[in-house]
Amino acid sequence: MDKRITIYDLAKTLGVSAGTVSRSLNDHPSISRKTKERVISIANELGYKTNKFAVNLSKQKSNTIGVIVPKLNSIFMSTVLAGIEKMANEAGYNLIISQSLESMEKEKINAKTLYDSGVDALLVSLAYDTTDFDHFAYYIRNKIPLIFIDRVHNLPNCSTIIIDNKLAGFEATEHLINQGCKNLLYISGDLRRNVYSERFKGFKEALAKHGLPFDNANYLESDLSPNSVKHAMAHIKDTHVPFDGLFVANDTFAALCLKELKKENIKIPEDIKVIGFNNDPISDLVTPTLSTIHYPGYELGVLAGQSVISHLNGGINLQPTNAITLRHSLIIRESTLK
Amino acid sequence: MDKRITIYDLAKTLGVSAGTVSRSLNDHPSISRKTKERVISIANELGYKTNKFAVNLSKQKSNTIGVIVPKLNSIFMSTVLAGIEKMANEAGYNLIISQSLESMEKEKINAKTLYDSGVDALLVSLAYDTTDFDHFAYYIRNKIPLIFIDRVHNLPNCSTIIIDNKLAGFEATEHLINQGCKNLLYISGDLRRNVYSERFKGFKEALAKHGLPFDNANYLESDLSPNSVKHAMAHIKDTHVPFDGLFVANDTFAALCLKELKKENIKIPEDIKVIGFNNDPISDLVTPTLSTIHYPGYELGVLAGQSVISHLNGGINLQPTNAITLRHSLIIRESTLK
DNA sequence: TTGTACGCGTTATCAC
DNA sequence: GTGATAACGCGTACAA
Repeated sequence: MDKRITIYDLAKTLGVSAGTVSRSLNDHPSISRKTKERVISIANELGYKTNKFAVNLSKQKSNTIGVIVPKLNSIFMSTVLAGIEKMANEAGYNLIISQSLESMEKEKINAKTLYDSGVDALLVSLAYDTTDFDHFAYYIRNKIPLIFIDRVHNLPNCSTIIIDNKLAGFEATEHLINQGCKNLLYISGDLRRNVYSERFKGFKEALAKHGLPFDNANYLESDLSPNSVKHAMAHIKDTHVPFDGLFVANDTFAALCLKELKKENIKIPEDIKVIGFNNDPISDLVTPTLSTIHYPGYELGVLAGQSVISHLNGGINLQPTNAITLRHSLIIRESTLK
Repeated sequence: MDKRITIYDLAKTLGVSAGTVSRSLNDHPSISRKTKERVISIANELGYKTNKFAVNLSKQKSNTIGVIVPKLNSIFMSTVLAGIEKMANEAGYNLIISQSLESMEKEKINAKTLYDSGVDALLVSLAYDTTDFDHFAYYIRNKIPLIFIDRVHNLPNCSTIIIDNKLAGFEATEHLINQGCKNLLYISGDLRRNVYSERFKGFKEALAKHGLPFDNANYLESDLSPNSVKHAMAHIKDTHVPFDGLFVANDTFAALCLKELKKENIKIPEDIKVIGFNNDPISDLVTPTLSTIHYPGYELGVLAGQSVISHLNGGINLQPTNAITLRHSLIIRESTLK
């Protein structure tokens, strides 16, 4: 390993003090242009590299942003991350990414680890089963920016970045109704998560608006994993009044359902119309193509990145940007044709 | 912000020296059990948190592993990352993830940034157009473990973790031939990347073995982005001898081709049989379901994680594990039925 | 078994 | 403009 060059080495070879070197390197106004040039030139010559560890210790800042997501291996989440990374990278921040694997326990551990490792800010999309939020208390108490994205929770002084899930759910449902559906099923994720509960509210509102009845059979909670498809199928076949419309909380699960329904010789959209959520690439590749709600994941990530960086570089607009809502849109494809 | 508790605070309240506190906290053998217990108890009481910045500076280690991937928003890559994260997290390492966006320039910048921020090791999957490797020289020179995954390059003292792409390409091709195909097209990514060039070798070997001719028309290079599908279609339609078999370098692009082919009223598998690569979830959801090569992304990530950690915790088996090859498998679905 | 004292590399606060 | 000198908080030889 090459011996590492420090500002002291530079100072010695230049015959100045370490302080002068440090200030020169940081372009401090109180240093003459001439000295700066000498320092920088010799620094390059000797291959000086600033030691981040020392800077971090001195400033008590790490220049890193922590991120906790439920799962890395989801196309939606990784798209969000791509947006965050782009912004963070451009602003000179590193991203420390960890996954809760949909478990509150792991989320707690991750939150603590990231806190301990000194992240300057934290972005979180909540796990499936998170019910208490004490693990974020450190952050709030120590004024470390904490921003929730997609799967959010309202905590004092924390921003949230989302879409209007209730409205989106309403629009998806109303679209099914407009296409002639009368007995709808909403296949949901865990209602403790805003994204699913809000969509559910929209679902019920649309039914109410159009005078359609709602009872428990019209709602099915699922973990939306591939293994749960058969459970959903059982529910669909068990009903006395056949469903003619399905609103599924994400495209991946909707695509799985599509496949099973076809296997059962149920025609889509003739027998049952189906709409998903997210506008994952898959929604346009299955047969029939899947109607869905476009959820701008990349833009969400970009905004989250921008937001956290603006908090960091100035501490401004912490209050005004308390909640950012992105625009979604209904995408109509074959699976809900009349 | 709460005033931060340091080992000096603990030392003062306990009436011992800071050194003793430090050693107690680190379970140093030379400290009496009694003292340790006292220290730990008061540490918890006062809410002591070790300052990672100081530890890092002192040890010149960051406890982080850097990762550079071409793109975050790919289901394959994010699956690999999920595996890496799992292992790193269990071993107490943080992951700093950045994306090259398929650009060597960005890859260089990322490599430097991660080096400067003091990662203890680096995992890399190469960008599309990376042709020189000087940006990894720091790592090698300073003996920072450097491991290539999936899209690899042979550098001295660097491990690689891959599958046998040549054999996989051979098997995919031979499968098409066994199903009766006589005029095959390999739709490839950039041949500078091992994964695509190796598969190409396998493709040609299979043709040779079965006495099928190969000329340039049997090969098409593409960037495998959605926009390039029409280009691929043009190539397919432009041929004088119609293709009856397609080997596509990844499932996503294969699925896009499938869709376009169907749009052109070309029957799959009757007119053209298609096989993809990776076994992305999508391959089992399109119609017809897509034959493919199973590429164990998650296991790849897990192995990469384990490998890097074993390098870090011991520096052992750096030589023996110079190249790890994972097992792949052929998955036969509807798109290549006879 | 414990204390002392210095190193880690940089930034910041005084002086001059 | 520049130079000392003290943080920053922890680990660790060396001493005791």
